[in-house]
Amino acid sequence: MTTIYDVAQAAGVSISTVSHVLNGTRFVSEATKARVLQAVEQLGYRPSSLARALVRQVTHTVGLIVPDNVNPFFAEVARGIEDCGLAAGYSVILCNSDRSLSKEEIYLDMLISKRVDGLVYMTVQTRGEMLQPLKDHNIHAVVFDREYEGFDALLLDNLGGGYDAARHLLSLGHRRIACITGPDGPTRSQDRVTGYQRALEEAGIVPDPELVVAGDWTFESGRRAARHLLHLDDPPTAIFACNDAMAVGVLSYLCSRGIRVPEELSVMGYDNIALSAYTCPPLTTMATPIREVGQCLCELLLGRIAGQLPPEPQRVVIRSELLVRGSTGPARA
Amino acid sequence: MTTIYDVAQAAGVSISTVSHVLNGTRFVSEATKARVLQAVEQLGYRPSSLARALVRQVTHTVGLIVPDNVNPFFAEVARGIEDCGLAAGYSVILCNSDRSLSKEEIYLDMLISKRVDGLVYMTVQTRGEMLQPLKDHNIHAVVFDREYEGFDALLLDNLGGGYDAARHLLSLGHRRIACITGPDGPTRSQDRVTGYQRALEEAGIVPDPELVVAGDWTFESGRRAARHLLHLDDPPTAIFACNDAMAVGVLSYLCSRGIRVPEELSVMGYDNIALSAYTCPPLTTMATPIREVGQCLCELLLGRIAGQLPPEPQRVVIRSELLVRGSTGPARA
DNA sequence: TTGAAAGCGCTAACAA
DNA sequence: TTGTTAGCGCTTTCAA
Repeated sequence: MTTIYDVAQAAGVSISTVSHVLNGTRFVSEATKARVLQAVEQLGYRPSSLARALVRQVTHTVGLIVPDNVNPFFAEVARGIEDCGLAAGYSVILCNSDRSLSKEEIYLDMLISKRVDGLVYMTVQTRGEMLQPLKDHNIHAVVFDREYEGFDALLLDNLGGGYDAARHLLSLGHRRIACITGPDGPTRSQDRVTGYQRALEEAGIVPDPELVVAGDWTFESGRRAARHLLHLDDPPTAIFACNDAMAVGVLSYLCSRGIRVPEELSVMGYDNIALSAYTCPPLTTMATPIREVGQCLCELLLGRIAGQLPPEPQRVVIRSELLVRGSTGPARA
Repeated sequence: MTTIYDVAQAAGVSISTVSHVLNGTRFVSEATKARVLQAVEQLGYRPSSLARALVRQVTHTVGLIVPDNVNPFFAEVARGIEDCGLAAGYSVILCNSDRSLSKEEIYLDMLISKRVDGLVYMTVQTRGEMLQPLKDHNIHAVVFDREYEGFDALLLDNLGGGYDAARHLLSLGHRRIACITGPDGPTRSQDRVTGYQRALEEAGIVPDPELVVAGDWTFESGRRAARHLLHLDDPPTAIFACNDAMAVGVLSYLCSRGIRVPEELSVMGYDNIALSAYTCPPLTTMATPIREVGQCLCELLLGRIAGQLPPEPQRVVIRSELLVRGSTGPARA
């Protein structure tokens, strides 16, 4: 392991000179600069970010806590964050919480110990106090789809999205519209359900609680929910899944039963993950600009870290818009 | 930011005592231990991994370079690695190379600077020399699906997999079997094509080069390839896509043209990503234990880091096995 | 135009 | 049973 001392010695200068040529932080004559650079090259020297971070108190590293990076939505967001981070010279530490409180705590501890400069927090934690230690170590955090006092947040317009989704189905003549939600709990995405209900009510339909069933965002849960819904005495003519993955599960179940979409049943999702353009039929969905969500999250965080943001916590809202593809159609007469 | 000094002061002991109670590295009387712990608690002290890493020369951090974490295959592998790493107290830095040489170099530099203890390298780089700097900084690396002199490797049995895939199609009576490959280049996954060709030849079929078309592992490329293949004068009766994502693209194209699977055309993929159980119809595929791939990669790396592996580079081979679902069927008479 | 030296927050001899 | 101190590899003031 070659250190700055080795380089200094090889170049016949002091370590401070080496440091300064490497960082361009004060004038160094061309001649010595050249010698230093050559020594660096020849020795294959790479400055230790560790040592640097210790003195500068910045690591150029951020943490990313997601429920599960396999979930296509989070995969795409993670990608957006990673890209944006790379461009700014940040690396990102990936953390999968599985929505488990204890895992979140472990990761939080780990990230604090590692002295990350900031953290994108995309998971479902009730108690905002859990983030307090971050403050104590002045680690900035931006929170996704949820609001914590004192933290920047990127919010989705779930209410509007759920509303628009239901309106679309309503406009096709559907009256019995089912909704597959996320797991119970204080998820803001429950707002999608609220939006859906509001649209129904406005259309003079009293929402049937039987038609609202909980999934857990996975393919499999969508599939199960579909099976359940279609065995109801009075089954729905349309299903709105609160994310695309569950909608794919619905499609999969319908396919296995030979039920034609959208002729016999309309299906729609939410998010517009890449996959949803390739299902059979292609999925009508509430399109969220997912990569931009990631980018925006990252920009918020980096802006905060750089001290370029106003002191008060920021609130950015991102809307989703209806994208009609082949999986929804007129209700059968 | 509270440091070990603050804790020592608050507890009325020296910093070495604090260090030792925190690390359990030498005997400390119950009384002082209690006082230290209390001070730690009260001050919300978290040791700096940075400082610790600087002296101990280990960061408990590993790098992961993948082409794209959105690709479901790599998403699942990443998950496997992350889980395994967490269990051992390691964090993982996520890097997306997009198979770009320059990005790989940037990441490699970054990871070396950050002094990761090791690195899982899952991307397509011709020149093994690029990994030389790792050696110089004695950073261990395990390489996926490729062999570099002096590095541990986890290999897939692509040859056998391609062979078995084609055999399956052959056994269903197909004679014109197309193959959608990855991008050109020295990918080991070209072996899947070789295996496929070998099976055809053994069945007395001379492989038609027109039937082998290159994709880039994405949904879209599968779709495009399918379109191309079906416009051939003598189109195939079966398509073997070298990964599931492309097979999904194929399915999507067929769906849009109203071509029934498997009645009119058989389709199979490779990998068995989670999604492939939920396509319409469910995808026949060469099932790879993807999570285990991730776990194995991680175990190899951590084993190497811990010095528990024999000095010579390890070679672990993982096989995929045929999983017949609904997307393949008898060739039409 | 450059060097010396203090210090970032820890660990781990070495002493007591 | 505990404390003192020398680093780990850097940045950055202060001096020259």
